[in-house]
Amino acid sequence: MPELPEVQTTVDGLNKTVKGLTIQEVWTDLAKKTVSRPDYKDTIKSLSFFENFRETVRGKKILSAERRAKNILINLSDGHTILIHMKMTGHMMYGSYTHDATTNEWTPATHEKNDALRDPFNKFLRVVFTFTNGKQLVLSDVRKFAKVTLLSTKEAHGTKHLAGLGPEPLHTTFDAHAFIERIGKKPNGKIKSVLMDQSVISGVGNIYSDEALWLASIHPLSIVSKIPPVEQKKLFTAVQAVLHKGIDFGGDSTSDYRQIDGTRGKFSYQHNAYRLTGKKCMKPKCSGAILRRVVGGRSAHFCSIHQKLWE
DNA sequence: TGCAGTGTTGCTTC
DNA sequence: CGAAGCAACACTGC
Repeated sequence: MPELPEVQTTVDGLNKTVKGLTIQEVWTDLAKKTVSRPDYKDTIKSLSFFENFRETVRGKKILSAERRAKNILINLSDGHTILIHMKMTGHMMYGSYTHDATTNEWTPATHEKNDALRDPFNKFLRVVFTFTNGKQLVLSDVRKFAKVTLLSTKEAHGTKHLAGLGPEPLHTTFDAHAFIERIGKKPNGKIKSVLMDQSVISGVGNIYSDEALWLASIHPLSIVSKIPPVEQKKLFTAVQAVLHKGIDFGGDSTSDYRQIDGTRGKFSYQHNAYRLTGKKCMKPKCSGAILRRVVGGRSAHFCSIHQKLWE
């Protein structure tokens, strides 16, 4: 489940691999003649959109990749930007792949030396960009939730895809004061849900919200306005700490997420709460155990003892 | 075997 | 207006 650290790791990987390369061709198995949902009309799930997308990006050079919230932005030489949101199970990889015309499927090329690309989770390739150097950038996505669309670079941040997103929690100008002001916009909200609300702060999802609340010793069901300012400040520090740690460990591969070379991110081994239901709390001297509860339709994992409920 | 669980977003409903 | 529920989708595990 790519959150800020996973998307950042992918973007860093793109800038090390495909930056400067020229797109020769694009393939997808997502495009359909008719799209089931209105919000798919301006994505490559629409066949007419994909045909236009393909014509536009062929022959264009990749200038750079950047991240906004959980979105990947790939800037092209003609003033267009490819926007990719990996949603739940999406991940991008770069390597040598071959296309089987009979099955219409892509697999790692026989001369590809990187075994990580053959990880079972790295199947289900939905979009494949082939570069003029003969190599591929692929989007793997079992559940086909990922969004791929095309924007004008100049207008990208003003489009519905990016406008309305909250500030970047790791931006240099984002401090504790700004954090408290942002979450204060949802005074009656449950803190876990508010942390994950992309219009409040961008980039935090289920894993990092659980980890940040564990670190800050705050119960996920705490009501924002009831959390004392000093505790909110601690939470801000915790949010930044877990996001930085996630990036340092190359993201979280508990599920399908993989780095650009197909290898697993190592943050999965650093959890103190997420998916540790029934385990003893790892906080020094704490005698609690990790519980699981559904909060706002999502599973929250937290310590039964040291995470204080403010209500 | 059937169904709950997995998590992000956006649309619908209240 | 905001909050909550559900659909999009495919696979795993009990």
